[in-house]
Amino acid sequence: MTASTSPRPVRSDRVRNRAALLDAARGVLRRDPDASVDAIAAAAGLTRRALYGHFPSREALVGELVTEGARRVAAAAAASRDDDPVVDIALVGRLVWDDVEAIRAMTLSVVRGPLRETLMGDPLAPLHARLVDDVARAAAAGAAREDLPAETVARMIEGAAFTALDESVRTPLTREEGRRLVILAGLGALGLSWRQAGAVLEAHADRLVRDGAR
Amino acid sequence: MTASTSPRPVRSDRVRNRAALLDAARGVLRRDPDASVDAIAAAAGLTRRALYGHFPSREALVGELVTEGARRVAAAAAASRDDDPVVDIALVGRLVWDDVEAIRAMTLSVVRGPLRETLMGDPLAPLHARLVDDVARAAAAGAAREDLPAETVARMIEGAAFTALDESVRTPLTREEGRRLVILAGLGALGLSWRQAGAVLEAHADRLVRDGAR
DNA sequence: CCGAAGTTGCACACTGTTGTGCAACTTGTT
DNA sequence: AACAAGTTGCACAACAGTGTGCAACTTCGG
Repeated sequence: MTASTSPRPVRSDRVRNRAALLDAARGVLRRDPDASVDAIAAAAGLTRRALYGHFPSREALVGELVTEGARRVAAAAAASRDDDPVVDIALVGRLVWDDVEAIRAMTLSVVRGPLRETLMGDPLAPLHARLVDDVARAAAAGAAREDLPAETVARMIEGAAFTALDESVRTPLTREEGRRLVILAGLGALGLSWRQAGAVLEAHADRLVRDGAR
Repeated sequence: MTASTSPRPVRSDRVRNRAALLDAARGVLRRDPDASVDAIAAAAGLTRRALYGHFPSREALVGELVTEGARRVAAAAAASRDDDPVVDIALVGRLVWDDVEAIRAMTLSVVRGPLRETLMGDPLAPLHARLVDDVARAAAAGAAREDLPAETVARMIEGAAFTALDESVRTPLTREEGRRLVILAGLGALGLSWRQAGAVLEAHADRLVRDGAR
């Protein structure tokens, strides 16, 4: 049964336009999380009406964005690890940066709203847990701050990362600069001095800021 | 001419209710910057219709909140200074914390929207400038990070402060705890290690975290 | 080139919100 | 008690956004 090759398989338009819509949504929602469907469709070079040919509702579109982004981040997170908790935190910083737009879009538009549980609940929770664990281990090893609970420190690191992402919207940064900023900000929140953070960065520059390393 | 004592001076209701509305707006808008006028009025124990007896429009209400908050912060900022840039940054952190709700409400609801210039333009710009100056001086003195431009560092500090404010919404903190968190986060972004930051905090605990010092 | 998939442009109903008008009521002040 | 200020509850218009229906058009693919 060659059911896969139906009379009309899939039109190339559809795929391209759908991708364009998701791209446009990422870009538009990053600046205005409450942007209208119309604005998104226009940014994709389509009509509002056409958008509804791809997604049944605004919520479905955003949901797609969110779960897709979460999947990418989760996959990347699972792929790269390090035994040294400090390096591991830096590593998380890098992979977060590499999915800036996905993350940004999802946090801003989903933080409040019915989709929140969908996102923060499943796909990102393990990442947060990993961060908390890293912080606790680093503190136990004397490599991180001990003056605040690990939970709080983890959230400060996450906040620092978001601030770095915001900064990237303001002043355009290269991929390397962005990665550096996110990592330095995170390690600063962890309690390292800027020289210590810089040392970590240089010591693992190949994995933390250079491209190509799969 | 005793024009001040007109036949009907001012009714005590009016003043109290107006204050209640502003308070309610602060509280409600902190959680949902897009909260409706109805929600605000209800939180104040009044009707939507009554609110319009105090403020001509939603924008006027928010504007009042914003300018009032900005004035308070600006006044507090002008009142407390320190020659040591590091201590000065910590000082800014403290005063920001003490006006959490005002700041929070204004940033969230005004960051995007027509009032943005009103706020970020005038009253808060000097605070940002002061921060940038502090960062530059601290870096020149070898007391702060030199790996990032002062502008960027200043924004990272501001971001760290906001993250700390967010954390306070999640887990209730006492006034002192909140002040400590904001200051530690800011100094971390500045490039200090957590022990250095803690040392600064302890050395100036009287002005940075204790109450009562006018 | 022909047919179907996809898009456009319009119209429409529905919802939530803002802001106003007005009569009836309650509350503060003298 | 009496008057006015303030509030309520309702009705209303205006606006922006979402989601749908449908006919005409354009584009893709065999």
